[in-house]
Amino acid sequence: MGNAAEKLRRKVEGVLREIAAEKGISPSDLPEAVFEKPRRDGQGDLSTNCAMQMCRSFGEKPLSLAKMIVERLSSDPLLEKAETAGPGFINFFFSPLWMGAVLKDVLSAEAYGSSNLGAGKKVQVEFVSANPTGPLHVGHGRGAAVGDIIANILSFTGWKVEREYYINDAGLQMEILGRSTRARYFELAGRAEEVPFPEDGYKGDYIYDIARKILDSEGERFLGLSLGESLPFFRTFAAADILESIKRDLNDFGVKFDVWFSEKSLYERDLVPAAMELLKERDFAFENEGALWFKATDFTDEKDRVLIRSNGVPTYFASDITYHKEKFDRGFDRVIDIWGADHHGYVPRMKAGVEALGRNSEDLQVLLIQFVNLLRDGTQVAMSTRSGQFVTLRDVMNEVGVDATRYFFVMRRSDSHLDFDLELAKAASTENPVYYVQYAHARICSVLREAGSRGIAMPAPEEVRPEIYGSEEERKLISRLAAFPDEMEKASAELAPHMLVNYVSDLAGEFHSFYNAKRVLGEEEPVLKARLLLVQAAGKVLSTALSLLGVAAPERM
RNA sequence: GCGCCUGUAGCUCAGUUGGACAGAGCAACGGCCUUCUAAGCCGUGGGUCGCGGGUUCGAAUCCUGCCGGGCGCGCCA
Repeated sequence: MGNAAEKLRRKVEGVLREIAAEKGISPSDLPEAVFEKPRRDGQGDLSTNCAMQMCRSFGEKPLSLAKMIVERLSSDPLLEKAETAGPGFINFFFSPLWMGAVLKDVLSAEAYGSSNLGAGKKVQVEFVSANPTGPLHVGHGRGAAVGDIIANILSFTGWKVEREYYINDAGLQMEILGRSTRARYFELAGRAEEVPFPEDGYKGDYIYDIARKILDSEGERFLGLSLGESLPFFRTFAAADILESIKRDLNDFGVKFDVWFSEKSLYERDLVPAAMELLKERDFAFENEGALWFKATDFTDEKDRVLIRSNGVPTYFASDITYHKEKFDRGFDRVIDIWGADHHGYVPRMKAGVEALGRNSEDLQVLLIQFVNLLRDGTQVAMSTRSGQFVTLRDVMNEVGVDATRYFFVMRRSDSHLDFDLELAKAASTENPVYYVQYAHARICSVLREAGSRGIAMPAPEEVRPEIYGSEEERKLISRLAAFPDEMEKASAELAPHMLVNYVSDLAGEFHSFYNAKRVLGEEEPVLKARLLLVQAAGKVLSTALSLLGVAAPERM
């Protein structure tokens, strides 16, 4: 598939090799050059710093090397012109021929912008993985959006992706959940004094809802049973009920998982002892004071860590090591965990664990999502699952809509804090940045629809007459379309969904500018056809990019 | 105390494998609809890139010391 930027890069590299050969320099010694969209207008469609990067190796001054390169490219038909600028940049201006090639690529490609960066290798993205002890809140929502979109981008760039949710359904918090539910059950039955609410229990109203369901379906039969007899039921019922609601929330948020992996299943399948055994064999685990320890100090940790407590109960860390062993046993080439930033201290330990299992620690990548700072009218909203005080993902979805919520969550780099003011998000709902992009798509559809109703046939891609695109607006729009494959590869390599947002918003901006400056319908034949093709190409890329974001591309607004 | 993230325009943030006079959106102000959707476009104003040193031909970007904000350092999960 043609990629205009890539074509140019290869040509420039060819010229550099030519010059290098003439000077007797080995091309493998050359530093890597950057090709990017220039920041300012008048600096062309693409620019490179390669002359500055390589001048030392060539024994030339930056500008004179740049001039040598430009001279050798000057007759290239894909270039309108190439010029040197500033300290030694080379700015390239697309020729009409090139613009035509870009449009043909966009219009005829099966999936323009996709690539084979991942070469079909298997990658697992594990995200959200919230404990089934309460509804998803906004912080989980950010993780869900980031994880889902990263998975989309990876798959678009040639990885074989699997999405996984890890359910922490073993351990102490399930116990507390069961006790909390049982206490509310007694309370609703009018016998609160018999079972006081646990001090560290989950106080949210949703526990009442679950208790009421149990009362409705099971009656009062648990009132006469002891804690030991009834707790397993409350625990299991509550966890299953909450997990169902989590699944519903995620589904409505447009996030679908391939695998829901239960922590409990690690124990049911008795996988923990085997993993511990492997660590012992590899000499990364030892026993001391009745407990099993992980030799974290062999890595970067300052302390060894407990795997199996002296009372025989495995720690969370033991579960996690087992879980990651299991992941790699399933044949993934690469595993990406998306965690809340509050777990950052745990990352080196987890990587150490992976290494101790005999994997390269780079096979596990942990992406930390910084907190969503939730504000209402400018003041911070305190959130904690235990206290029952939080704004749920469901609330936000209902208030501002799925599209805007997803878009908002990935607008910023994942590792920077995100301010989310509910009042602002609601108030801005008609001026939300997502509408800007969707509006561009609706306008495109409108032009094409109107063309149809006026009986204008859609031209074939082969009918592109690139010499028509003389205006600045058309040139800039085409050059954005040309950049799509490259931008997606960057977003994929850096696991940075916000780059996709920046791209799509830029593209929409270029389209709006074009739309306001140039008419399509009503123009005479060659111009009409050329602009219709351009509009169609823009619409195609816009809808591809929006679908990667999981945001609707409406035909009307 | 140690570690991770962070500090860029009034607000929210891009830009951080060093590069061209530091960018966008919102907010403010002024223009643009007899013609394809004005949820749009065009223009104006607005910045000691937290502060001080250092490296470099060149630093928002790298090093270092301070200052501010967030988070983490359990035989918790």
